[in-house]
Amino acid sequence: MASGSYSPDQPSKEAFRAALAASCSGTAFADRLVSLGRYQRLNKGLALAGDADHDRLVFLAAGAAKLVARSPAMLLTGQSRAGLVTNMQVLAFHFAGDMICVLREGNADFRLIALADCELLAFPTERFLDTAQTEPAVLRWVLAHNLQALHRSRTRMMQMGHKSARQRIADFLVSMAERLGDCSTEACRLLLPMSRRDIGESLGLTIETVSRQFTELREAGLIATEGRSLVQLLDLPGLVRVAGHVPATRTVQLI
Amino acid sequence: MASGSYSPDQPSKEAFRAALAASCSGTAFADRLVSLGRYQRLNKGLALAGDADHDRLVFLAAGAAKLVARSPAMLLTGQSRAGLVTNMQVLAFHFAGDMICVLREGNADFRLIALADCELLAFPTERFLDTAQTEPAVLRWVLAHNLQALHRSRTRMMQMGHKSARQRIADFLVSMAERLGDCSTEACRLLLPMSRRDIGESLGLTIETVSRQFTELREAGLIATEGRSLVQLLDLPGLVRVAGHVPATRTVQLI
DNA sequence: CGCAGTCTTGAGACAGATCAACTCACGTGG
DNA sequence: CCACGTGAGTTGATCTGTCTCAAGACTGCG
Repeated sequence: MASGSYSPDQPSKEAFRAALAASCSGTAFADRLVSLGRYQRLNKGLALAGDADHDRLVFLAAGAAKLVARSPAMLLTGQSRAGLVTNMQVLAFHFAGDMICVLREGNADFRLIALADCELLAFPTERFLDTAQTEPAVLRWVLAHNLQALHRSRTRMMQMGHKSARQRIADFLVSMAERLGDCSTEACRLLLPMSRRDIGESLGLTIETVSRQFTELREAGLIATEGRSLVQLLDLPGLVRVAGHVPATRTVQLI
Repeated sequence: MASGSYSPDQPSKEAFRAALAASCSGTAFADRLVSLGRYQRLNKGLALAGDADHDRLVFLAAGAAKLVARSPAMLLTGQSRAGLVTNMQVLAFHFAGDMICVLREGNADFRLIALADCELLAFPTERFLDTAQTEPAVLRWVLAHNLQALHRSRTRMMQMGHKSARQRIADFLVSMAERLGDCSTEACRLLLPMSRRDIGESLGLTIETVSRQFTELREAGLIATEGRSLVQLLDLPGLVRVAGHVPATRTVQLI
């Protein structure tokens, strides 16, 4: 903090200011908010240390992460070999620029786990909001992010409700393409930071089923895969069609 | 609005002020917010008219409602006998005092449908927030409601991910008991405003499966039913145990 | 190069969906 | 007030998609 020493957290704080500035002005104010946050690097595979007492807002400046939860029932077993035994539920994937709400460890405990090396700023929700009071645009910014998260969560719920494994995977790929946004209309390449297991746990499927669906989509010519994490979406409209298409029911033709 | 004419919307506006007052002071300000809202009665079974252009915040003053979505794929078929054909997804149930976020009709269209006769105040989100800017406590109140909704949505997602039909129904009953709150620790009576179909659509189960699970819970002595909508929870701890219990997997004993 | 962990593929089992009667609750009108 | 009919709910038989279990193949790291 003193004189000319190198400060690795600067780029992250800059990213935060930039994201904030997009929706509200006042750079001096942004500095005050930034000072509330704690900069943190989070290497691939590691979890953000939990907090039993306070909700936290986490700004993901760089990298990719998953928000997971494990239900209390599993906790009984998890003492020793937690990693292998517990079946987690992935609640959401997050990427650079996201503002994430990590609730305090209550009934279920939520954790943010890095899928790739991350840089983030963690704020205690209460204090952040207290400070933001004076600049309502910031509150709206947080609210907007929350609405977004709610919307995604609900869309996901719709999937889990009525959709088949095939549809879920197709929909997952389409929505990842939208969020990572490195493709326009033509064949686009996705570098998925999450494992098959993560995908399965986010969609309520087993790893085997995920794998089978990838294979079948490949055989149908809708996607191509290369290595573990590279997926090419060869036919985006086709995937959209598969994703939305009603299963095998004869719901379809009734005039 | 003029002199002494009876104004049926008064009690609802009163309820709104009360809810607002719980988290922030300033009654004069509450009046200004109230004036933005449109009072509306919504009879059982009817849907709140959709809005293609604006998100809306809806304060449910009295009654019970479900927030549903139907995926765009179904819309193709729904022209004529929409009610019977489309399989909807119930995203959430809401009760008196809830502040609900109804997103504009975009890809999927969301609708708020009354389960019982409702009284509500509908606000255009943008204008509501614009006005609320000056009173940040209100923004926080909305944010808090949103966080609550997000949390519930995610908890629900966890269910849909890994839980069996039995667990989902038990969990549903427990959470309804919590929200309707008309029981302490002993046997409590729930008057469910929603049909078996609604329950099924919210949990991702068919109506038949819901029915079977109710029967089995009854035979297990955990609940008692009377008529269509009255359910007695005879053994709340038992239901909690069933709801959280890991299925048949041998995830359990590994020291 | 070899090892560990991820991913793929196959065979069998089971929970829940689907289809098809049937029964019952509840509001209506005689 | 009770018979009646309609839609909600229940129950049973069967079918199917996904999970489970069990090998095997491939990636990517040390």
